[in-house]
Amino acid sequence: MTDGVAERSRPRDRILETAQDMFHKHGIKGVGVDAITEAAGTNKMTLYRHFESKDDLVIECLRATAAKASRIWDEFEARHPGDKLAQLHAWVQKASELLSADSRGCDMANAAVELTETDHPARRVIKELKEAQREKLVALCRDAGIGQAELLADTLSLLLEGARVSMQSVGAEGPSAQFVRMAESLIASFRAR
Amino acid sequence: MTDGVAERSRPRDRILETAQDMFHKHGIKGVGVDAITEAAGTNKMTLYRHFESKDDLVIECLRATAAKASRIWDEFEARHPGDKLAQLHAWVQKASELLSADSRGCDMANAAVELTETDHPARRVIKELKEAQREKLVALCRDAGIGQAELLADTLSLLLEGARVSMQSVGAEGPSAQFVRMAESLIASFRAR
DNA sequence: CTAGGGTGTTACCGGTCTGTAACTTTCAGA
DNA sequence: TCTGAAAGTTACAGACCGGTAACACCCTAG
Repeated sequence: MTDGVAERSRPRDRILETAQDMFHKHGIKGVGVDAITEAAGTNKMTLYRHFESKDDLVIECLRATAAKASRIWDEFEARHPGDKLAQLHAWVQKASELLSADSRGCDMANAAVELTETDHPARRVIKELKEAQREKLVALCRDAGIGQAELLADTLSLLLEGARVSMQSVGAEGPSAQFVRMAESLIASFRAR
Repeated sequence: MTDGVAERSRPRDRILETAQDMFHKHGIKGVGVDAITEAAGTNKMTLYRHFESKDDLVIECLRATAAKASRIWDEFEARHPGDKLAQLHAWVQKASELLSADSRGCDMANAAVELTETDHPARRVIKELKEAQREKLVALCRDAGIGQAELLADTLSLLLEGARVSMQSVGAEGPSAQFVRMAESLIASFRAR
């Protein structure tokens, strides 16, 4: 009920959406499949008809999350067509907005923290998706005309990742509050080189 | 057996040390009290005679971890007495060494990710300890003669936190590989202001 | 109207989890 | 040597977990 997302769509979609939301809020090990199916307005058997296992469901959720993030990047291109530097600033702005709106951080990073078994099937998916996101940010920095594009992209990545996890430890008033300021002055200093 | 740390000391100490190690490696929800006591060469009843609950044990482990970190800071002062700038560089160096030696990141941050209940007793302890660490780093930056000490300290914090979580998602060859370079050029640019 | 696939329901399996009760063993200090 | 506290042992309670079996239902495509 608390997490109910029971609009009338097909069970598989409802399960996927509900699971994403609940994994995000309560963690992967903090949510059982029974709770997911109940919140999705269906039942366990239907879940297991559409997903091989809970691990499989987790992986599909991560892919869905990454797809959502990808759509945000499309927005940048749509809003500032061809202007890569403006898109980079939009990335900073959007990251900051998401930080303010939600304090549970990045699903992929959180999953990596929770799923400690080195051979867990989700781990290679996490790595894949994170590497793809890194490539995107590096490309954006390079196309924005920045010399040391990889270094800037990696620094921005660490800052954002750090801000998201810091929020979960000390809250929004901690170091993460200065994210935009840090990111912008970083971009400025890279552009000046 | 795998995690056995069964030197002959008092059971409480063995439990605490073993639990720290196992929580760190496998996560909090990934380890049961039975496994801890077995690895510590004792039994469940003894654990519950020394700790009120698993949550209580978790809190004691976090405090022990913070105490260990505190001892590292004492090393900085011992090795570079009075020279705060040298201590700041030592901090960067040490952080990098710990990143290379261990890929499971910060126990407190990991615990914050795992323990999602907002009223979990460990959460206020995590916040306390993290805030104390922040104070220390701010003071170090200030005493090293840096103008915007808070901003530098917070930026370094986010970079390190990000590096630790990034290692868990994409491994040591990802963005975290550039941590020292990022931190040092950051310090240099703050000193130049 | 009918066949059949998608869905819902109920019950269950074997395992794991935190936490406790009751009892026995060990061992150091008086 | 005796005593008393700390530690070990065994068994268990009660809950929850992921996953499956068997069966009833509904609803749409032909």
